[in-house]
Amino acid sequence: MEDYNDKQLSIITVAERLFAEKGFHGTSVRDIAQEADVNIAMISYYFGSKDKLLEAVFRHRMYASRAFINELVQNDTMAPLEKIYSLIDRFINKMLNEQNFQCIMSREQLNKEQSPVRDLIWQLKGEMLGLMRPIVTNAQDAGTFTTDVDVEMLLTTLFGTIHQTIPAQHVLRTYPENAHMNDEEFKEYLRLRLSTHLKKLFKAILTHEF
Amino acid sequence: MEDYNDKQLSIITVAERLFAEKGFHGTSVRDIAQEADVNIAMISYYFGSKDKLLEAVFRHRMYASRAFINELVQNDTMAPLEKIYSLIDRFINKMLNEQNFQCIMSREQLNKEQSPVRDLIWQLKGEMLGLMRPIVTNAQDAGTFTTDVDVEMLLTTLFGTIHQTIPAQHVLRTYPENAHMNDEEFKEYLRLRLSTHLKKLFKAILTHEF
DNA sequence: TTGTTTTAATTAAACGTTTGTTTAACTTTG
DNA sequence: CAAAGTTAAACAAACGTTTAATTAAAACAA
Repeated sequence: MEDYNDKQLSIITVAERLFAEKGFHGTSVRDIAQEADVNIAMISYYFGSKDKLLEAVFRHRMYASRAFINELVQNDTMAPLEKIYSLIDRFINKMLNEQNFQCIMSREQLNKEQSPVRDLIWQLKGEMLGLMRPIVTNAQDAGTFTTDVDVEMLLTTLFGTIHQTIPAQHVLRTYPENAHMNDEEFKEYLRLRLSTHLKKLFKAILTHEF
Repeated sequence: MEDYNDKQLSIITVAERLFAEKGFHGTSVRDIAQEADVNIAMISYYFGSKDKLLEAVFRHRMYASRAFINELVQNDTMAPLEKIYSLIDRFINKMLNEQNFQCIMSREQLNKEQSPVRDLIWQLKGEMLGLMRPIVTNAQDAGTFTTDVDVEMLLTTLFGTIHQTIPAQHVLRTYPENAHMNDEEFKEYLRLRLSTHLKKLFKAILTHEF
């Protein structure tokens, strides 16, 4: 698994970008072939079909997501809130670094009919929850965090806020006060704003006594 | 404006559902015509094109959204936090009652190329922000709310959390602990869970001293 | 009311493209 | 020489849209 040659990787990369920009059905295999500079037939030859190509795009990023989960620091000297902060920053970085993939996820999770891709999405979300829940519950048992918090909804808030911010970028970019920034500065500005907001939010609800 | 006959309304309603379920490009005009029980040509006849039909679906719901904004209670005897609570509940109700439209919004806001529909979305979001900001800033001036809160991001969190919850329903529904509920009970359970979570979240960040 | 004319609604069929996929011939590689 | 890679061309199916013919409704004059 995961041993793609240059041409295959080029197809996957271009497909990811186009699927993100115009949606799966809004992108034709001819679009992909042209931008990846390969013959149309190569897509079927390497991936079997357009649907299988989408699956390949997914599984490609999924490996990175699995790695992300596994390399979680098990540093027990860290305070619970610091762990949460670290988790938030890692989520933000990951999502801002793979915006195209996150766009596809946002789209595909809306499909009502079951599909391999849809199953993969919710499987991944379940794994992310398994990452966050023990941190919270351990801190709750230790009396550091408040007990009446819905961890599943908290993760939904984390994902939702970041996923909403991704498409909002193009609007924020047009604000006159952001006009002076170049792409790198703007990305950093966005990262900081998201990070600050989410950390405040999580600190408030996790440590605020009602 | 907004004076559609039964057949036109039927087309709009069916189109809204199918666009939400399978996406704009994933839905053919033949699908829509068949489910709405009209001839294919009637879609072009009434709306001009498939794109214009999507616009019609949008403008149709947009009127309701504008009405939603305007009928905001200007009750000044309400405490700021109560106003926020009321706003949250109204957002949740609105979004759960027009899930198909919210699905389409989630999808269409991801499109990178500018379009009339995309413009309408961000225009609407701006208006929602104009609804929430004065409540917060007034309470900040009065010393009731903390001052270091990013209102724009807070609205992003509100939208994002609800928008993430909509597709999550199908997964939640399969949980064994939710199997006993009928559709109405489940919808109420969802509404309550969202409401409780978001109110706690907003109260914590708006009143918690750092 | 009547018959007539104009407008709107509705239809099946056809339009020209574009779609995803396959074929069969060809080139490169090992 | 065999296997893998690559290509232009062709494939049938589906796409959004239009056409031309027909029916229904509305408007109007007698």
